[in-house]
Amino acid sequence: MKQLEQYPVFVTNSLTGTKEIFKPVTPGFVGMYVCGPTVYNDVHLGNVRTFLTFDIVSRYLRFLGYKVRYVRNITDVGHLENDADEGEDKIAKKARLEQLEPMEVVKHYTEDFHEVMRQFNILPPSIEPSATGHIVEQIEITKKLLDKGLAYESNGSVYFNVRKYNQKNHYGILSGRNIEELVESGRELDNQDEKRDKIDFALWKKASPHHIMRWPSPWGDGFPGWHLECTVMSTKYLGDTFDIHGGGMDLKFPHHECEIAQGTGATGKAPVNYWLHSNMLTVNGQKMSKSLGNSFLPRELFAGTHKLLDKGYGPMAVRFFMLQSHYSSTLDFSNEALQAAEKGFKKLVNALVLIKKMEPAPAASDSEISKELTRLSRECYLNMSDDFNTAKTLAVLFEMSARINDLQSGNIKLSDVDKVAFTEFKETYIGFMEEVLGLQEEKEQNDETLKGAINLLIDLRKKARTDKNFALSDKIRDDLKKLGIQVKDGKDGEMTYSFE
RNA sequence: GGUUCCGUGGCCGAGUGGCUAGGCUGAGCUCUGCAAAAGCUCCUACAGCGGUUCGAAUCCGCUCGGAACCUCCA
Repeated sequence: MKQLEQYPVFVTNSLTGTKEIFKPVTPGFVGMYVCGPTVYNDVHLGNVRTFLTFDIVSRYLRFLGYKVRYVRNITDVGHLENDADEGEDKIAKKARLEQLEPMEVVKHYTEDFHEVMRQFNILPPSIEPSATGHIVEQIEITKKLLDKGLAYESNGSVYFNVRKYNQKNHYGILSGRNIEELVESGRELDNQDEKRDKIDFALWKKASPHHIMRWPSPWGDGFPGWHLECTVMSTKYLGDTFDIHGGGMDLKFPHHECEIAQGTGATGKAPVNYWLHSNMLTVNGQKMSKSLGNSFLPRELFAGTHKLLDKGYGPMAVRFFMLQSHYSSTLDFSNEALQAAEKGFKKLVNALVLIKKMEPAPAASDSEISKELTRLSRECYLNMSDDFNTAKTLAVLFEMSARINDLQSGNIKLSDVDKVAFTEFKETYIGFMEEVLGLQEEKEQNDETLKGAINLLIDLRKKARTDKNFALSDKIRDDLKKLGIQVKDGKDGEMTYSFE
């Protein structure tokens, strides 16, 4: 609990547009909800960025000592292609096209999603509820809104009455709109007769005879509206008012706006204290999205098969690349930027491997270098506590890695470094790399058998060097290099290696 | 048309009213049997035009350029 009090966290709250000090509803505990994927298709890198952003948020809050309950849903029903009456559920459409049961589609893409999350070292949430598992609750809240007069039934469907809600609340509070503007700019849709007002949105939709995903309800067979599931699943597990709600910027309107309206309408309380929105991943300045057809799939990236890529990149290098920018900025995806990131990432990992093997000197020392190491350690916390600024934190980690290399090469002597300062430095570097930022060695580098074999070759090369058999020592070095293993000679004849 | 946001050195990208991140690339030096790695140094930028200020890339206004949202989207 020490760090939790020492480093107060500041977050940019989309609701107010300002950076605020973070105060959870219950001290020491955090409830966080993030809109998960609609599992009708492969997740692309833009989706990954959002889930990475909130992975960092939950990791860091936990690192500080908060107990975090992180809920991220799976949308497996209710997501319409558009808001018109004939809008088709995405899952159902995919199932029809591929001649599958809807749940087959859901299972396949859910597993694919989990696999991608695992590859990027994005930790699973505490609870991962699915919309189809909460139909009963969605019907209940719809009833509640009907009872309160904030919703109305129309031809077997139920709609949220935005104007009625807006009499006592502000619909548009999150996205900076008011309903007059929405009425003027809103697109005219066909078959609007069911709705009393075109700005109203569906809570429950009547299923047409050929619709495959359907559940019985007081209003006949149907299925829940998209916005409702998040309201139900967040408040069910986190309470009527919880701390953090996250998601991509593109969900701000209408999805999150509707969530606020539904939650506030049902309970009389604003559902969320801090709204956090992550910005888009772009390609040539344009948003990466499924509908624009410019999305990258993780497997295309790893294999380097995408037409915009020269080569493949490991998931950790990509993770590092994304963390170099702040989550609230757009990030442009390019071959050159990835290449630069890959090199930078290796630098940090090399230092990570080195410092894990270092032990502090036994004595205390108040040398300048001790003070610097202490300062660097503190900066990691300060930067992350400032709205999860991973870019600034990485800059500090690079400075730390330079000092680690100094310690390794002997430019700085371990005996000049205070034991307490060194221990804090070491724990901070390893902790921020692995636990907070989730950056680790690419997994293929962790093969003990391989490491043993390389160490054997290194021993042989050491012998060759002391014997001045440079032809042999160069051959070992060059041949290893061809295999992607780089040998580095230290000052005292010691050798280390790294994978390329 | 409405609502937001952005425009930083060769490239990518932080950031702040004065102390001027970081990575990649390039040049030089040190170390080295030669390399590599590493360390150090250099190339010092904030779209344009006005304004506020002792002082602005950072605040305000305008212009130009780009993006997101307003419709499914992370």
